[in-house]
Amino acid sequence: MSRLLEAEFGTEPAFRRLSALTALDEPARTALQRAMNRARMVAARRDVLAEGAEINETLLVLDGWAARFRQLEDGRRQIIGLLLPGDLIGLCDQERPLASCSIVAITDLQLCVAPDRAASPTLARAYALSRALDEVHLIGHITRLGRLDAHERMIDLMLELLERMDLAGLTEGGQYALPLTQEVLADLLGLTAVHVNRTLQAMRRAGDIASHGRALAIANPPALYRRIARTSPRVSALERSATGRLNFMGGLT
Amino acid sequence: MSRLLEAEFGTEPAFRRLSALTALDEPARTALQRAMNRARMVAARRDVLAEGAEINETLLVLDGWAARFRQLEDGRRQIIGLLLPGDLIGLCDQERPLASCSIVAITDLQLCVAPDRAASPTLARAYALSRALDEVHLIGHITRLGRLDAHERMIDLMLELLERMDLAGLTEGGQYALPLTQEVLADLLGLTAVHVNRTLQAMRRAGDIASHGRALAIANPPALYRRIARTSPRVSALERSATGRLNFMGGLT
DNA sequence: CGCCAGCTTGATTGTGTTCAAGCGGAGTGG
DNA sequence: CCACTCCGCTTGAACACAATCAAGCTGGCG
Repeated sequence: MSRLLEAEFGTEPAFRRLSALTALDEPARTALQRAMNRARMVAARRDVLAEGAEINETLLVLDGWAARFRQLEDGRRQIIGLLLPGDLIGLCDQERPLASCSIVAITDLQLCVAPDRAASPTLARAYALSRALDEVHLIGHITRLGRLDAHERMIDLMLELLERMDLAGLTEGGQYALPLTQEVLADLLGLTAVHVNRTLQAMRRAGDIASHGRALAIANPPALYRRIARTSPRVSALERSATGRLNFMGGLT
Repeated sequence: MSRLLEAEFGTEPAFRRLSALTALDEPARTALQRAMNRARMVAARRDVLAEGAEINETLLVLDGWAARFRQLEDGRRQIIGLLLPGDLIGLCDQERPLASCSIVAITDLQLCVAPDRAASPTLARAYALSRALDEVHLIGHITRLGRLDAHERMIDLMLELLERMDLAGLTEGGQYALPLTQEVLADLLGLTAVHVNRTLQAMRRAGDIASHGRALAIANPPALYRRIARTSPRVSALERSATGRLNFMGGLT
Protein backbone atom coordinates (compact mmCIF):
# COMPACT_ATOMS: atom_id res chain seq x y z
CA MET A 1 0.00 0.00 0.00
CA SER A 2 1.56 3.28 -1.04
CA ARG A 3 1.96 6.15 1.38
CA LEU A 4 -0.38 8.29 -0.64
CA LEU A 5 -3.16 5.78 -0.39
CA GLU A 6 -2.44 5.45 3.28
CA ALA A 7 -2.81 9.20 3.65
CA GLU A 8 -6.09 9.22 1.74
CA PHE A 9 -7.29 6.39 3.91
CA GLY A 10 -6.57 8.42 7.01
CA THR A 11 -9.01 11.10 5.92
CA GLU A 12 -11.82 8.72 5.02
CA PRO A 13 -14.84 9.71 7.14
CA ALA A 14 -15.62 6.12 8.10
CA PHE A 15 -12.06 5.56 9.23
CA ARG A 16 -12.01 8.85 11.11
CA ARG A 17 -15.18 7.98 12.96
CA LEU A 18 -14.08 4.51 13.98
CA SER A 19 -10.67 5.63 15.08
CA ALA A 20 -12.24 8.46 17.04
CA LEU A 21 -14.18 5.83 18.94
CA THR A 22 -11.06 3.95 19.91
CA ALA A 23 -7.44 3.80 18.76
CA LEU A 24 -7.22 1.24 15.98
CA ASP A 25 -4.21 -1.01 15.76
CA GLU A 26 -2.48 -2.09 12.57
CA PRO A 27 -4.56 -5.23 11.87
CA ALA A 28 -7.74 -3.20 12.26
CA ARG A 29 -6.49 -0.52 9.89
CA THR A 30 -5.42 -3.07 7.33
CA ALA A 31 -8.71 -4.95 7.48
CA LEU A 32 -10.64 -1.71 7.14
CA GLN A 33 -8.57 -0.49 4.26
CA ARG A 34 -9.01 -3.76 2.43
CA ALA A 35 -12.78 -3.73 3.01
CA MET A 36 -13.06 -0.14 1.86
CA ASN A 37 -11.47 -0.99 -1.43
CA ARG A 38 -14.48 -3.11 -2.24
CA ALA A 39 -17.11 -0.43 -2.02
CA ARG A 40 -20.56 -0.79 -3.49
CA MET A 41 -22.89 2.02 -4.51
CA VAL A 42 -26.56 2.54 -3.84
CA ALA A 43 -28.40 5.33 -5.65
CA ALA A 44 -30.43 7.86 -3.72
CA ARG A 45 -33.97 6.68 -2.93
CA ARG A 46 -33.04 3.05 -3.41
CA ASP A 47 -33.71 0.56 -0.65
CA VAL A 48 -30.67 -0.82 1.07
CA LEU A 49 -32.53 -3.36 3.13
CA ALA A 50 -36.16 -4.33 3.67
CA GLU A 51 -37.65 -4.97 7.07
CA GLY A 52 -37.64 -8.66 7.87
CA ALA A 53 -34.86 -9.45 5.43
CA GLU A 54 -32.14 -11.74 6.62
CA ILE A 55 -28.92 -9.94 7.44
CA ASN A 56 -25.90 -11.77 6.14
CA GLU A 57 -23.24 -9.19 6.62
CA THR A 58 -22.54 -6.07 8.56
CA LEU A 59 -22.20 -3.00 6.37
CA LEU A 60 -20.22 0.15 6.89
CA VAL A 61 -21.33 3.47 5.44
CA LEU A 62 -18.45 5.14 3.60
CA ASP A 63 -20.19 8.09 2.04
CA GLY A 64 -23.69 9.56 1.92
CA TRP A 65 -26.67 9.34 4.22
CA ALA A 66 -29.28 6.65 4.72
CA ALA A 67 -32.31 6.29 6.97
CA ARG A 68 -33.73 3.43 8.97
CA PHE A 69 -37.50 3.60 8.91
CA ARG A 70 -40.68 1.76 9.64
CA GLN A 71 -43.68 2.08 7.41
CA LEU A 72 -47.22 1.55 8.73
CA GLU A 73 -49.88 -0.16 6.67
CA ASP A 74 -51.70 3.07 6.00
CA GLY A 75 -48.57 4.67 4.59
CA ARG A 76 -47.42 6.70 7.55
CA ARG A 77 -43.67 6.51 7.84
CA GLN A 78 -41.44 7.04 10.83
CA ILE A 79 -37.72 7.40 10.42
CA ILE A 80 -35.99 5.61 13.27
CA GLY A 81 -32.60 7.12 12.75
CA LEU A 82 -30.08 8.33 10.23
CA LEU A 83 -27.00 6.49 9.08
CA LEU A 84 -23.99 8.71 8.42
CA PRO A 85 -20.51 7.94 7.14
CA GLY A 86 -18.76 5.64 9.57
CA ASP A 87 -22.00 4.17 10.88
CA LEU A 88 -22.48 0.43 10.90
CA ILE A 89 -25.52 -1.43 9.63
CA GLY A 90 -26.61 -4.73 11.06
CA LEU A 91 -24.21 -5.10 13.97
CA CYS A 92 -25.36 -7.82 16.30
CA ASP A 93 -24.31 -11.10 17.79
CA GLN A 94 -26.87 -13.45 16.44
CA GLU A 95 -26.29 -15.95 13.72
CA ARG A 96 -29.02 -15.10 11.26
CA PRO A 97 -30.74 -11.96 12.40
CA LEU A 98 -33.63 -10.35 10.60
CA ALA A 99 -33.75 -6.66 9.90
CA SER A 100 -35.91 -4.81 12.39
CA CYS A 101 -36.53 -1.94 10.01
CA SER A 102 -36.09 -1.00 6.40
CA ILE A 103 -33.26 1.18 5.19
CA VAL A 104 -33.37 3.62 2.34
CA ALA A 105 -30.57 5.66 0.78
CA ILE A 106 -31.24 9.36 1.26
CA THR A 107 -28.35 10.45 -0.93
CA ASP A 108 -26.18 8.39 -3.22
CA LEU A 109 -24.53 6.00 -0.90
CA GLN A 110 -21.22 4.24 -0.77
CA LEU A 111 -21.05 1.12 1.39
CA CYS A 112 -18.65 -1.68 2.09
CA VAL A 113 -18.85 -4.89 4.02
CA ALA A 114 -17.53 -4.23 7.50
CA PRO A 115 -14.47 -6.31 8.37
CA ASP A 116 -15.06 -9.06 10.86
CA ARG A 117 -14.64 -7.89 14.41
CA ALA A 118 -12.31 -10.82 14.94
CA ALA A 119 -9.74 -8.97 12.83
CA SER A 120 -8.61 -7.02 15.86
CA PRO A 121 -9.71 -6.46 19.44
CA THR A 122 -9.53 -2.72 18.84
CA LEU A 123 -11.92 -3.10 15.95
CA ALA A 124 -14.26 -5.13 18.14
CA ARG A 125 -14.10 -2.36 20.69
CA ALA A 126 -14.89 0.29 18.09
CA TYR A 127 -17.89 -1.75 16.98
CA ALA A 128 -19.10 -2.15 20.55
CA LEU A 129 -18.82 1.58 21.11
CA SER A 130 -20.56 2.28 17.84
CA ARG A 131 -23.41 0.06 18.86
CA ALA A 132 -23.64 1.75 22.24
CA LEU A 133 -23.75 5.11 20.50
CA ASP A 134 -26.53 3.87 18.25
CA GLU A 135 -28.55 3.05 21.30
CA VAL A 136 -27.88 6.46 22.76
CA HIS A 137 -29.24 7.98 19.58
CA LEU A 138 -32.37 5.87 19.75
CA ILE A 139 -32.93 6.99 23.31
CA GLY A 140 -32.37 10.60 22.34
CA HIS A 141 -34.85 10.21 19.52
CA ILE A 142 -37.49 8.80 21.85
CA THR A 143 -37.04 11.69 24.21
CA ARG A 144 -37.19 14.16 21.35
CA LEU A 145 -40.43 12.73 20.03
CA GLY A 146 -42.03 12.27 23.39
CA ARG A 147 -41.17 15.45 25.21
CA LEU A 148 -39.92 18.24 22.92
CA ASP A 149 -42.00 20.59 20.80
CA ALA A 150 -41.32 21.22 17.12
CA HIS A 151 -38.63 23.90 17.60
CA GLU A 152 -36.82 21.95 20.25
CA ARG A 153 -36.91 18.78 18.18
CA MET A 154 -35.39 20.54 15.23
CA ILE A 155 -32.58 22.15 17.17
CA ASP A 156 -31.86 19.03 19.16
CA LEU A 157 -31.62 16.99 15.98
CA MET A 158 -29.33 19.48 14.31
CA LEU A 159 -27.03 19.46 17.30
CA GLU A 160 -26.94 15.68 17.38
CA LEU A 161 -26.05 15.63 13.70
CA LEU A 162 -23.38 18.27 14.25
CA GLU A 163 -21.73 16.05 16.83
CA ARG A 164 -21.99 12.97 14.68
CA MET A 165 -20.69 14.67 11.57
CA ASP A 166 -17.86 16.09 13.60
CA LEU A 167 -16.90 12.61 14.73
CA ALA A 168 -16.40 11.65 11.09
CA GLY A 169 -14.51 14.86 10.38
CA LEU A 170 -17.29 16.20 8.21
CA THR A 171 -17.86 19.61 9.75
CA GLU A 172 -16.18 22.91 9.07
CA GLY A 173 -16.53 25.74 11.50
CA GLY A 174 -19.71 24.36 13.01
CA GLN A 175 -21.24 23.86 9.59
CA TYR A 176 -22.10 20.70 7.76
CA ALA A 177 -24.04 19.56 4.74
CA LEU A 178 -27.55 18.50 5.63
CA PRO A 179 -28.99 16.55 2.69
CA LEU A 180 -32.49 16.17 4.06
CA THR A 181 -35.69 17.34 2.42
CA GLN A 182 -38.34 18.86 4.63
CA GLU A 183 -40.40 15.74 4.12
CA VAL A 184 -37.61 13.56 5.49
CA LEU A 185 -37.21 15.89 8.43
CA ALA A 186 -40.94 15.57 9.03
CA ASP A 187 -40.84 11.78 9.04
CA LEU A 188 -37.88 11.93 11.37
CA LEU A 189 -39.33 14.40 13.82
CA GLY A 190 -42.91 13.15 13.92
CA LEU A 191 -44.26 16.30 12.27
CA THR A 192 -45.80 17.22 8.93
CA ALA A 193 -43.70 18.68 6.15
CA VAL A 194 -45.74 21.88 6.31
CA HIS A 195 -44.97 22.35 9.93
CA VAL A 196 -41.29 21.60 9.42
CA ASN A 197 -41.28 24.33 6.82
CA ARG A 198 -42.77 26.89 9.17
CA THR A 199 -40.48 25.86 11.99
CA LEU A 200 -37.39 26.23 9.83
CA GLN A 201 -38.52 29.65 8.69
CA ALA A 202 -39.01 30.77 12.26
CA MET A 203 -35.54 29.50 13.13
CA ARG A 204 -33.99 31.35 10.22
CA ARG A 205 -35.81 34.54 11.18
CA ALA A 206 -34.62 34.11 14.75
CA GLY A 207 -31.08 33.69 13.44
CA ASP A 208 -30.61 30.27 15.00
CA ILE A 209 -29.62 28.72 11.71
CA ALA A 210 -28.65 29.77 8.25
CA SER A 211 -28.60 27.58 5.19
CA HIS A 212 -26.62 28.32 2.10
CA GLY A 213 -27.69 25.69 -0.37
CA ARG A 214 -27.11 22.34 1.25
CA ALA A 215 -24.81 23.67 3.92
CA LEU A 216 -26.39 24.15 7.27
CA ALA A 217 -24.86 26.63 9.64
CA ILE A 218 -25.89 26.50 13.22
CA ALA A 219 -25.36 29.98 14.50
CA ASN A 220 -24.18 29.43 18.00
CA PRO A 221 -24.15 25.81 19.13
CA PRO A 222 -23.03 26.51 22.71
CA ALA A 223 -25.84 29.02 23.15
CA LEU A 224 -28.38 26.61 21.76
CA TYR A 225 -27.04 23.87 23.94
CA ARG A 226 -27.74 26.04 26.90
CA ARG A 227 -31.15 27.11 25.73
CA ILE A 228 -32.43 23.69 24.90
CA ALA A 229 -33.18 20.80 27.18
CA ARG A 230 -30.96 18.45 25.26
CA THR A 231 -32.11 14.86 24.77
CA SER A 232 -28.74 13.38 24.13
CA PRO A 233 -27.31 11.76 27.19
CA ARG A 234 -24.74 14.32 27.96
CA VAL A 235 -23.36 16.96 25.74
CA SER A 236 -19.89 16.48 27.12
CA ALA A 237 -19.95 12.88 26.06
CA LEU A 238 -18.63 13.87 22.70
CA GLU A 239 -16.09 16.34 23.92
CA ARG A 240 -12.68 15.07 23.19
CA SER A 241 -10.38 14.63 26.10
CA ALA A 242 -6.80 15.90 26.06
CA THR A 243 -5.71 12.62 24.52
CA GLY A 244 -7.91 13.17 21.52
CA ARG A 245 -9.81 10.10 22.60
CA LEU A 246 -13.46 10.27 23.43
CA ASN A 247 -14.30 10.69 26.99
CA PHE A 248 -17.04 8.29 26.57
CA MET A 249 -20.42 7.08 27.35
CA GLY A 250 -22.08 4.05 26.02
CA GLY A 251 -23.53 0.82 27.10
CA LEU A 252 -27.08 -0.28 27.29
CA THR A 253 -28.80 0.26 30.51
CA MET B 1 -31.16 -29.17 44.29
CA SER B 2 -34.42 -30.92 45.17
CA ARG B 3 -36.98 -31.70 42.52
CA LEU B 4 -39.42 -29.34 44.12
CA LEU B 5 -37.06 -26.42 43.82
CA GLU B 6 -36.33 -27.42 40.28
CA ALA B 7 -40.04 -27.34 39.54
CA GLU B 8 -40.41 -23.90 41.12
CA PHE B 9 -37.49 -22.69 39.11
CA GLY B 10 -39.18 -23.81 35.93
CA THR B 11 -42.10 -21.48 36.59
CA GLU B 12 -40.01 -18.43 37.41
CA PRO B 13 -40.99 -15.69 34.94
CA ALA B 14 -37.39 -14.76 34.22
CA PHE B 15 -36.53 -18.35 33.46
CA ARG B 16 -39.63 -18.79 31.35
CA ARG B 17 -38.78 -15.73 29.29
CA LEU B 18 -35.18 -16.68 28.65
CA SER B 19 -36.00 -20.24 27.76
CA ALA B 20 -38.75 -19.03 25.46
CA LEU B 21 -36.08 -17.07 23.62
CA THR B 22 -33.93 -20.14 23.09
CA ALA B 23 -33.68 -23.63 24.56
CA LEU B 24 -31.36 -23.44 27.55
CA ASP B 25 -28.96 -26.26 28.25
CA GLU B 26 -28.07 -27.64 31.66
CA PRO B 27 -25.12 -25.30 32.40
CA ALA B 28 -27.30 -22.31 31.56
CA ARG B 29 -30.09 -23.53 33.82
CA THR B 30 -27.72 -24.21 36.67
CA ALA B 31 -26.03 -20.83 36.36
CA LEU B 32 -29.39 -19.10 36.26
CA GLN B 33 -30.73 -21.00 39.20
CA ARG B 34 -27.67 -20.19 41.24
CA ALA B 35 -27.88 -16.50 40.33
CA MET B 36 -31.55 -16.34 41.14
CA ASN B 37 -30.90 -17.59 44.64
CA ARG B 38 -29.03 -14.38 45.34
CA ALA B 39 -31.88 -11.99 44.65
CA ARG B 40 -31.83 -8.43 45.83
CA MET B 41 -34.85 -6.21 46.43
CA VAL B 42 -35.54 -2.64 45.38
CA ALA B 43 -38.58 -0.86 46.80
CA ALA B 44 -41.05 0.82 44.47
CA ARG B 45 -40.02 4.37 43.48
CA ARG B 46 -36.40 3.73 44.34
CA ASP B 47 -33.73 4.33 41.74
CA VAL B 48 -32.03 1.24 40.41
CA LEU B 49 -29.42 3.12 38.43
CA ALA B 50 -28.63 6.74 37.66
CA GLU B 51 -27.79 7.97 34.18
CA GLY B 52 -24.05 8.13 33.70
CA ALA B 53 -23.30 5.63 36.45
CA GLU B 54 -20.76 2.96 35.68
CA ILE B 55 -22.29 -0.41 35.02
CA ASN B 56 -20.39 -3.16 36.72
CA GLU B 57 -22.76 -6.02 36.26
CA THR B 58 -25.65 -7.09 34.14
CA LEU B 59 -28.87 -7.46 36.10
CA LEU B 60 -31.84 -9.68 35.51
CA VAL B 61 -35.35 -8.68 36.56
CA LEU B 62 -36.98 -11.50 38.50
CA ASP B 63 -40.16 -9.85 39.67
CA GLY B 64 -41.84 -6.46 39.36
CA TRP B 65 -41.59 -3.66 36.81
CA ALA B 66 -39.03 -0.92 36.29
CA ALA B 67 -38.68 1.94 33.82
CA ARG B 68 -35.73 3.36 31.94
CA PHE B 69 -36.14 7.10 31.65
CA ARG B 70 -34.44 10.32 30.80
CA GLN B 71 -35.14 13.48 32.72
CA LEU B 72 -34.71 16.92 31.14
CA GLU B 73 -33.37 19.83 33.08
CA ASP B 74 -36.76 21.50 33.30
CA GLY B 75 -38.28 18.42 34.85
CA ARG B 76 -39.91 16.87 31.83
CA ARG B 77 -39.49 13.12 31.92
CA GLN B 78 -39.61 10.62 29.10
CA ILE B 79 -39.79 6.93 29.81
CA ILE B 80 -37.65 5.10 27.30
CA GLY B 81 -38.99 1.66 27.99
CA LEU B 82 -40.27 -0.71 30.61
CA LEU B 83 -38.36 -3.56 32.19
CA LEU B 84 -40.44 -6.63 32.93
CA PRO B 85 -39.57 -9.94 34.58
CA GLY B 86 -36.97 -11.74 32.50
CA ASP B 87 -35.59 -8.52 31.03
CA LEU B 88 -31.89 -7.79 31.29
CA ILE B 89 -30.36 -4.53 32.43
CA GLY B 90 -27.00 -3.35 31.18
CA LEU B 91 -26.23 -5.95 28.54
CA CYS B 92 -23.41 -4.83 26.35
CA ASP B 93 -19.96 -5.79 25.24
CA GLN B 94 -17.87 -2.94 26.53
CA GLU B 95 -15.62 -3.14 29.49
CA ARG B 96 -16.80 -0.27 31.64
CA PRO B 97 -19.94 1.13 30.10
CA LEU B 98 -21.87 4.04 31.50
CA ALA B 99 -25.61 3.97 31.88
CA SER B 100 -27.36 5.79 29.05
CA CYS B 101 -30.45 6.42 31.12
CA SER B 102 -31.70 6.23 34.65
CA ILE B 103 -33.80 3.35 35.92
CA VAL B 104 -36.47 3.54 38.55
CA ALA B 105 -38.47 0.75 40.17
CA ILE B 106 -42.15 1.12 39.34
CA THR B 107 -43.25 -1.63 41.66
CA ASP B 108 -41.29 -3.47 44.32
CA LEU B 109 -38.59 -5.14 42.35
CA GLN B 110 -36.64 -8.34 42.68
CA LEU B 111 -33.34 -8.47 40.79
CA CYS B 112 -30.34 -10.71 40.55
CA VAL B 113 -26.99 -10.48 38.87
CA ALA B 114 -27.27 -12.12 35.48
CA PRO B 115 -24.94 -15.09 35.09
CA ASP B 116 -22.02 -14.54 32.78
CA ARG B 117 -22.85 -15.32 29.19
CA ALA B 118 -19.76 -17.50 29.12
CA ALA B 119 -21.63 -20.00 31.29
CA SER B 120 -23.22 -21.50 28.21
CA PRO B 121 -23.55 -20.76 24.52
CA THR B 122 -27.30 -21.13 24.83
CA LEU B 123 -27.32 -18.48 27.52
CA ALA B 124 -25.25 -16.21 25.30
CA ARG B 125 -27.77 -16.76 22.56
CA ALA B 126 -30.66 -15.93 24.84
CA TYR B 127 -28.90 -12.70 25.84
CA ALA B 128 -28.27 -11.77 22.22
CA LEU B 129 -31.93 -12.34 21.38
CA SER B 130 -33.01 -10.39 24.42
CA ARG B 131 -30.88 -7.49 23.33
CA ALA B 132 -32.28 -7.66 19.82
CA LEU B 133 -35.78 -7.64 21.26
CA ASP B 134 -34.90 -4.59 23.35
CA GLU B 135 -33.96 -2.78 20.20
CA VAL B 136 -37.16 -3.82 18.53
CA HIS B 137 -39.04 -2.30 21.44
CA LEU B 138 -37.11 0.95 21.15
CA ILE B 139 -37.96 1.12 17.47
CA GLY B 140 -41.59 0.40 18.19
CA HIS B 141 -41.59 3.12 20.80
CA ILE B 142 -40.14 5.65 18.37
CA THR B 143 -42.79 4.81 15.82
CA ARG B 144 -45.51 5.03 18.44
CA LEU B 145 -44.40 8.45 19.59
CA GLY B 146 -43.75 9.80 16.14
CA ARG B 147 -46.69 8.58 14.14
CA LEU B 148 -49.57 7.33 16.29
CA ASP B 149 -52.24 9.41 18.00
CA ALA B 150 -53.15 9.01 21.66
CA HIS B 151 -55.59 6.13 21.22
CA GLU B 152 -53.32 4.22 18.93
CA ARG B 153 -50.36 4.70 21.24
CA MET B 154 -52.28 3.33 24.17
CA ILE B 155 -53.55 0.26 22.35
CA ASP B 156 -50.22 -0.42 20.70
CA LEU B 157 -48.45 -0.25 24.04
CA MET B 158 -50.95 -2.55 25.69
CA LEU B 159 -50.52 -5.09 22.94
CA GLU B 160 -46.74 -4.92 23.20
CA LEU B 161 -46.97 -5.49 26.93
CA LEU B 162 -49.38 -8.37 26.41
CA GLU B 163 -46.86 -10.08 24.17
CA ARG B 164 -44.00 -9.43 26.55
CA MET B 165 -45.87 -10.57 29.61
CA ASP B 166 -46.95 -13.66 27.74
CA LEU B 167 -43.34 -14.47 26.99
CA ALA B 168 -42.68 -14.60 30.73
CA GLY B 169 -45.81 -16.64 31.35
CA LEU B 170 -47.50 -13.77 33.14
CA THR B 171 -50.79 -13.57 31.27
CA GLU B 172 -54.03 -15.41 31.83
CA GLY B 173 -56.64 -15.47 29.16
CA GLY B 174 -55.32 -12.36 27.47
CA GLN B 175 -55.22 -10.50 30.77
CA TYR B 176 -52.30 -9.27 32.76
CA ALA B 177 -51.55 -7.01 35.70
CA LEU B 178 -50.61 -3.52 34.57
CA PRO B 179 -49.04 -1.71 37.51
CA LEU B 180 -48.75 1.68 35.86
CA THR B 181 -50.25 4.92 37.08
CA GLN B 182 -51.72 7.26 34.53
CA GLU B 183 -48.78 9.56 35.12
CA VAL B 184 -46.33 6.80 34.19
CA LEU B 185 -48.37 6.02 31.10
CA ALA B 186 -48.23 9.70 30.20
CA ASP B 187 -44.45 9.85 30.52
CA LEU B 188 -44.20 6.70 28.47
CA LEU B 189 -46.55 7.77 25.69
CA GLY B 190 -45.51 11.40 25.39
CA LEU B 191 -48.85 12.68 26.64
CA THR B 192 -50.14 14.43 29.74
CA ALA B 193 -51.73 12.50 32.57
CA VAL B 194 -54.98 14.34 31.96
CA HIS B 195 -55.13 13.19 28.40
CA VAL B 196 -54.21 9.64 29.31
CA ASN B 197 -57.15 9.69 31.66
CA ARG B 198 -59.55 10.80 28.98
CA THR B 199 -58.16 8.34 26.47
CA LEU B 200 -58.53 5.42 28.87
CA GLN B 201 -62.09 6.41 29.63
CA ALA B 202 -62.94 6.50 25.96
CA MET B 203 -61.38 3.07 25.50
CA ARG B 204 -63.40 1.66 28.38
CA ARG B 205 -66.57 3.17 26.99
CA ALA B 206 -65.78 1.71 23.59
CA GLY B 207 -65.27 -1.68 25.23
CA ASP B 208 -61.71 -2.05 24.03
CA ILE B 209 -60.37 -2.65 27.50
CA ALA B 210 -61.68 -3.39 30.95
CA SER B 211 -59.76 -3.07 34.17
CA HIS B 212 -60.67 -4.84 37.36
CA GLY B 213 -58.32 -3.40 39.94
CA ARG B 214 -54.80 -3.88 38.65
CA ALA B 215 -55.77 -6.46 36.07
CA LEU B 216 -56.06 -5.19 32.57
CA ALA B 217 -58.25 -7.07 30.14
CA ILE B 218 -57.84 -6.33 26.51
CA ALA B 219 -61.17 -7.19 25.02
CA ASN B 220 -60.20 -8.63 21.71
CA PRO B 221 -56.51 -8.52 20.88
CA PRO B 222 -56.81 -9.98 17.37
CA ALA B 223 -59.44 -7.42 16.45
CA LEU B 224 -57.30 -4.62 17.80
CA TYR B 225 -54.30 -5.96 15.98
CA ARG B 226 -56.23 -5.66 12.79
CA ARG B 227 -57.64 -2.27 13.56
CA ILE B 228 -54.37 -0.68 14.53
CA ALA B 229 -51.34 0.07 12.44
CA ARG B 230 -49.04 -1.81 14.74
CA THR B 231 -45.62 -0.39 15.46
CA SER B 232 -43.99 -3.61 16.52
CA PRO B 233 -42.00 -5.20 13.76
CA ARG B 234 -44.31 -8.01 12.98
CA VAL B 235 -47.09 -9.31 15.08
CA SER B 236 -46.34 -12.86 14.09
CA ALA B 237 -42.87 -12.50 15.46
CA LEU B 238 -44.10 -13.52 18.84
CA GLU B 239 -46.33 -16.32 17.72
CA ARG B 240 -45.02 -19.57 18.96
CA SER B 241 -44.19 -22.15 16.38
CA ALA B 242 -45.37 -25.73 16.72
CA THR B 243 -42.24 -26.53 18.69
CA GLY B 244 -43.14 -24.05 21.36
CA ARG B 245 -40.07 -22.11 20.38
CA LEU B 246 -40.29 -18.63 19.08
CA ASN B 247 -40.36 -18.15 15.43
CA PHE B 248 -38.19 -15.23 15.79
CA MET B 249 -37.13 -11.83 14.76
CA GLY B 250 -34.34 -9.85 16.09
CA GLY B 251 -31.12 -8.33 15.06
CA LEU B 252 -30.09 -4.78 14.76
CA THR B 253 -30.37 -3.23 11.39
C1' DC C 1 -40.63 24.08 -23.10
C1' DG C 2 -42.86 21.51 -19.81
C1' DC C 3 -42.80 18.66 -15.93
C1' DC C 4 -42.12 17.41 -11.29
C1' DA C 5 -40.25 17.48 -6.77
C1' DG C 6 -39.63 20.33 -3.14
C1' DC C 7 -40.67 24.53 -0.99
C1' DT C 8 -43.93 28.25 0.52
C1' DT C 9 -48.18 30.41 2.10
C1' DG C 10 -52.97 31.00 3.94
C1' DA C 11 -57.22 29.51 6.19
C1' DT C 12 -59.39 26.25 9.01
C1' DT C 13 -59.82 22.48 12.01
C1' DG C 14 -58.70 19.47 15.75
C1' DT C 15 -56.00 16.92 19.00
C1' DG C 16 -53.83 17.41 23.06
C1' DT C 17 -52.26 20.90 26.72
C1' DT C 18 -52.83 23.83 30.48
C1' DC C 19 -54.90 25.46 34.47
C1' DA C 20 -57.97 24.75 38.06
C1' DA C 21 -60.77 22.38 41.11
C1' DG C 22 -62.74 18.45 43.39
C1' DC C 23 -63.09 13.55 44.68
C1' DG C 24 -61.97 9.08 47.00
C1' DG C 25 -59.21 5.75 49.21
C1' DA C 26 -55.04 4.23 51.78
C1' DG C 27 -51.96 5.24 55.22
C1' DT C 28 -50.50 8.01 59.37
C1' DG C 29 -50.48 10.26 63.65
C1' DG C 30 -52.85 12.33 67.45
C1' DC D 1 -61.34 6.28 66.06
C1' DC D 2 -61.19 10.30 63.66
C1' DA D 3 -58.82 13.96 61.31
C1' DC D 4 -55.43 14.79 58.17
C1' DT D 5 -52.68 14.14 54.25
C1' DC D 6 -51.13 12.55 50.07
C1' DC D 7 -51.52 10.36 45.85
C1' DG D 8 -53.94 9.06 41.98
C1' DC D 9 -57.98 9.71 39.43
C1' DT D 10 -61.63 12.68 37.39
C1' DT D 11 -63.85 16.67 35.28
C1' DG D 12 -64.47 21.25 32.99
C1' DA D 13 -63.14 25.39 30.34
C1' DA D 14 -59.90 27.90 27.66
C1' DC D 15 -55.99 27.80 24.93
C1' DA D 16 -52.16 26.46 21.73
C1' DC D 17 -49.54 23.84 18.85
C1' DA D 18 -49.56 21.26 14.97
C1' DA D 19 -52.43 18.91 11.26
C1' DT D 20 -55.10 19.36 7.25
C1' DC D 21 -56.60 21.12 2.97
C1' DA D 22 -55.68 23.85 -0.87
C1' DA D 23 -53.15 26.62 -3.94
C1' DG D 24 -49.26 28.67 -5.92
C1' DC D 25 -44.31 29.14 -6.52
C1' DT D 26 -39.40 27.87 -7.91
C1' DG D 27 -35.68 25.58 -9.95
C1' DG D 28 -33.54 21.62 -12.01
C1' DC D 29 -33.86 18.34 -15.57
C1' DG D 30 -35.46 15.64 -19.57
